[in-house]
Amino acid sequence: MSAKAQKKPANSTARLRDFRHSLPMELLKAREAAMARFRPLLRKHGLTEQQWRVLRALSEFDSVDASELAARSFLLAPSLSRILQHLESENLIRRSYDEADQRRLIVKITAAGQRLFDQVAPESESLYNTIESEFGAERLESLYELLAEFYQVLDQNSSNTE
Amino acid sequence: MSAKAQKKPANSTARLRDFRHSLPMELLKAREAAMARFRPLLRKHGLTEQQWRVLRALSEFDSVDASELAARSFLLAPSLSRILQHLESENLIRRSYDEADQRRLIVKITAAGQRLFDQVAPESESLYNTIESEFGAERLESLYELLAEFYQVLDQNSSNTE
DNA sequence: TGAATTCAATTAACATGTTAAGTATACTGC
DNA sequence: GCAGTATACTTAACATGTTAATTGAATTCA
Repeated sequence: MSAKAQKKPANSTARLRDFRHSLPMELLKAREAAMARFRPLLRKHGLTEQQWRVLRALSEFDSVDASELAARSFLLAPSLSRILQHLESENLIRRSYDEADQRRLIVKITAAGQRLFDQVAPESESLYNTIESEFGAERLESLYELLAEFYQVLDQNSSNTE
Repeated sequence: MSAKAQKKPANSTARLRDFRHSLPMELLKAREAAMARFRPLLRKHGLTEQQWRVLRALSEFDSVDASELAARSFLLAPSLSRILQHLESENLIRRSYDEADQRRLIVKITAAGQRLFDQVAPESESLYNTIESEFGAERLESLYELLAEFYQVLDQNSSNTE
């Protein structure tokens, strides 16, 4: 008999709800299933998921400051700081400081960055459409709604927790 | 006028669907909203989210091999490898090799690890119940179902992609 | 049985996540 | 106008995510 997992007797420990119902992990699994579809494409173009989020946010604007960019790409400041340095070293973006407020970092996408974006975007869109047709547009829409409601509810009630 | 984000004219670039509909990011945001509730508790006990996932998986079993543990805690092998070294250095788990197959790593939770788990679990459960009551049990159940369906659909169709 | 292959886990290298500390600029009130 | 504070970003330190390479053990099969 081989060394497979051996279940404990149920009374030996305080039990949690079924491990299936770990919400953060279920969200993680769903996210990973989706990312597994996109990662090969991004990788092919030498981009990480986060770098792509930044380019995508930048492609919509002529000029954004770092705080705004962090919010839009849902990255923490330290991560964004490193990513921007990297992207600038590859000439995909340009950094400068706001004349009126030298604390603020202004970020712009370069022509090369825009070209890369224009190249990746349609392929990304295509993968997205595949997912949508596999899972079903209605169910996907329901999922979006539930997710949005979920983090709105949780964010709202967490400001006054401390 | 200050340097806020300046929207580009819409025809200057290939447009993606609205950035709101970036599925991986929406999943990430929901997950982050949930984790923000649990992280302070785990941190108070000196645990990361991933370390907690491992302890939680181990608390259900007398003995698991590393591959099984990786699947249950949804961690990649390299991450798990580092985490197990860390947890063993803190005497929360014990590692050994399977006699019948020396390649396999057998992992067991220690008494101290079990005590820590028993201490954190009820508090974690309590936070979970708070989330459930804020968001609503039915909506939460719907979310679980959609998430499960989502990654099942995507995982199934991705095996035969290459 | 022994070379080739497969398998399980680790190590390596680089990128990001997370929290805390640091740095420089801007603001505030006196 | 200057001390104190707040703001925006960066650095630092450590843990994990991700892919590739490596190591050692088991298996296959000629």
